[in-house]
Amino acid sequence: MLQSRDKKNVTIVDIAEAAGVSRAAVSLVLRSKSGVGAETRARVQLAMRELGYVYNRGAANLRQSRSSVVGMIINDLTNPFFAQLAVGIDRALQISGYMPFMANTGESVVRQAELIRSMREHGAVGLIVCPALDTDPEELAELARDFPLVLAVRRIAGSRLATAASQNELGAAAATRHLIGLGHRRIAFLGGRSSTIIRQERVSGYRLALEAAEISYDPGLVIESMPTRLGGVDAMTSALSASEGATAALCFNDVVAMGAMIAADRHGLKVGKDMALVGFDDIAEASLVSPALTTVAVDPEILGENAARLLLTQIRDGVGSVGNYVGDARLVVRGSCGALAGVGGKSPSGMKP
Amino acid sequence: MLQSRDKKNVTIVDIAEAAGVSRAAVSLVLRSKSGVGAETRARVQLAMRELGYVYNRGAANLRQSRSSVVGMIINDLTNPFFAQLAVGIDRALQISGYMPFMANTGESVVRQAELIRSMREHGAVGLIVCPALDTDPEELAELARDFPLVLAVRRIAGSRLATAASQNELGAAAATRHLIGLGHRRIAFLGGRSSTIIRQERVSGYRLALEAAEISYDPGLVIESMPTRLGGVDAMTSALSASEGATAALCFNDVVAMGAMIAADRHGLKVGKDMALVGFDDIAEASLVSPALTTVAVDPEILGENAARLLLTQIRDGVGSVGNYVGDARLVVRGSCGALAGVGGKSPSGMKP
DNA sequence: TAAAATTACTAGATCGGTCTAGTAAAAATT
DNA sequence: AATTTTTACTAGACCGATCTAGTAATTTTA
Repeated sequence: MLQSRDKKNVTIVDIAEAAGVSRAAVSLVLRSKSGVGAETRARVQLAMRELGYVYNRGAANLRQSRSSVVGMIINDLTNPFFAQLAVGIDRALQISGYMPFMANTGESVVRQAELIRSMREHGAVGLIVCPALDTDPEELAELARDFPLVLAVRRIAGSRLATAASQNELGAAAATRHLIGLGHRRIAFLGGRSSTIIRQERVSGYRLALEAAEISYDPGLVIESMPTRLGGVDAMTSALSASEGATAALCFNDVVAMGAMIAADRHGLKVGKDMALVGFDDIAEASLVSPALTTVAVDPEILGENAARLLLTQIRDGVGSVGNYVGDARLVVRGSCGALAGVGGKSPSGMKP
Repeated sequence: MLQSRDKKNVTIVDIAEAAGVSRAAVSLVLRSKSGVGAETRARVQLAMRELGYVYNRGAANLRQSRSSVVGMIINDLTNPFFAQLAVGIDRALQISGYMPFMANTGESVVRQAELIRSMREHGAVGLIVCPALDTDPEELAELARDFPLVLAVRRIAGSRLATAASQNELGAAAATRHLIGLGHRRIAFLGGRSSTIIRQERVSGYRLALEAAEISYDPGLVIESMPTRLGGVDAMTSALSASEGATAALCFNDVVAMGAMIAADRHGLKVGKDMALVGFDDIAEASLVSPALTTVAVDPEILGENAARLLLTQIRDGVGSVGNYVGDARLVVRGSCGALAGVGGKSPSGMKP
């Protein structure tokens, strides 16, 4: 499992010896501090280059009991939305001088716990987590009591942890209103796990919009699934096999919507004509699928930036300061909802590269 | 930039004190080694829980001069192909008992150099790198002389570094032959950076197939761009504004192909009818776009597994053993090449969720 | 020209673990 | 019962940096 380096490492002692100075002097050169003459500095730097010296940050961190490492734990990097979010967080943390390390849980709570532990053991000073499904809220709340922790995208029940998320309820309501405006009365909500707050928020927005239009909320039209493409296939498949079919569906997110499109296609239904579909997230691929996906756009970059900002505040001012960020979510109308039916459900202008 | 923990950390000394034993005994409990009585062990574990002890892996690694951290440095996580690859590598390394830390360069060589340095400084025992564009081959070769390093997907000029890549030439040749078989004579090659070996291999396969069919290779039809969606838009745009238009195009990869589809659409061309398009990679989205993308499939999971395998070999047996892996690449025919024109360029059966 | 301040450096303690070499008591063997 | 082995435990060195407190030489100030 573990592997030791065969040759002894080159350390500060070797450099000191080669340059004919003390370890302390080498250390000063390493950190470009004053107190070493130009000539000595040059000799030390030469020795470092010649011996192939690699700074041991672990040793330095140990002595200083501090580090600049922060962790990012992402639930599903194969979902383009989370990949983009991760890149956004990464950039923001990097700009602030931190060293972000990323890891993927693949929605496994066991792996997630392992990763959180490991990141702390490696001296991370803070963590941004997109929690895996079925994450124990108490566990994270416990951790956050004395450790800088920020949730991204997915809120967690009960505890008031710092979170960067979106206007899920408003976004879902807007999407639903749009479908109602197009004349749909039997609108399904497809996909996502009902135990997650994020889905509860989206379903709530969906329900509010329905009831505002005096359409009764039918639990039979709200179908649970994994928040993945495959989950989308499943959800749409069971929606289509239900007795009284829906004519439209709001999907939990874009990858679910894409799965739903596959399933609809398999049933011979033309999305945008026989079935109106709306997604959530507006991933880059949304404008490329056919018909282009009407969706609720969320900016993952900005979400990431704000998650980073919340974390930095906690790191600097202590874990008492739990801020929050709610990013907005606005409807982007493309072909899949049928609104552009006149042009055949295809909207070249709606494409974004 | 840096932040120290305000309260003094709970260390092994605190646990030892609380449990009334020596540090060495606590260390034995931590590593579940024999030599401590059951009763003592329990007392130590209780103390750890009560004081909220966090193991300091940095300190342990320092003493042992070894670690189980390996780094993965990825050029572009927003490209679903690389995201999937990253997840594959991650899983394989994890199974082997290593702790993979991931980072994204966003195609910046500067950031890449920073990351490589930082990962080494943090004690990574090996690195898997998908090199950024314009990576200096000499720099990596130099590093690999005494450090376990594996390249994934993108080969590097000159040096013989351990690499896990695909049959780029064969794949591109098969795709080109397929287009020729459909009657195309003016076939463009769109996108990718000509300085990369991976593109040279794909262009070479393309060229070989053309010449085998006695179609002369026209450099004017080979268009360079960034290997991104936006690059695809650019490449297709300039291809279409060229004097003698192409009727078909092999794209450097799937995201380029998707960009090309956007550009074709903007020019009023129907992909699969007015213009045949083939991609490379077969990302999950390829079967969802419209028309579904004919592409050369590469399995990122298997590629990732093999990259991990190559790295582990080097870590265990030393950097002398530079293995290689070449994964196969097979053509998947869908609608975008026009082969299924009879059904309107749409191929429900070709979809994979 | 003597005293004070600055500069260039260093010895040795320290961070939080692990490891080696050892001790004392209990258990197993002769 | 005497000897060997095993078990349970510990003191102190050590990993590779940083930091504190100090010294000797040089420069500035009085």
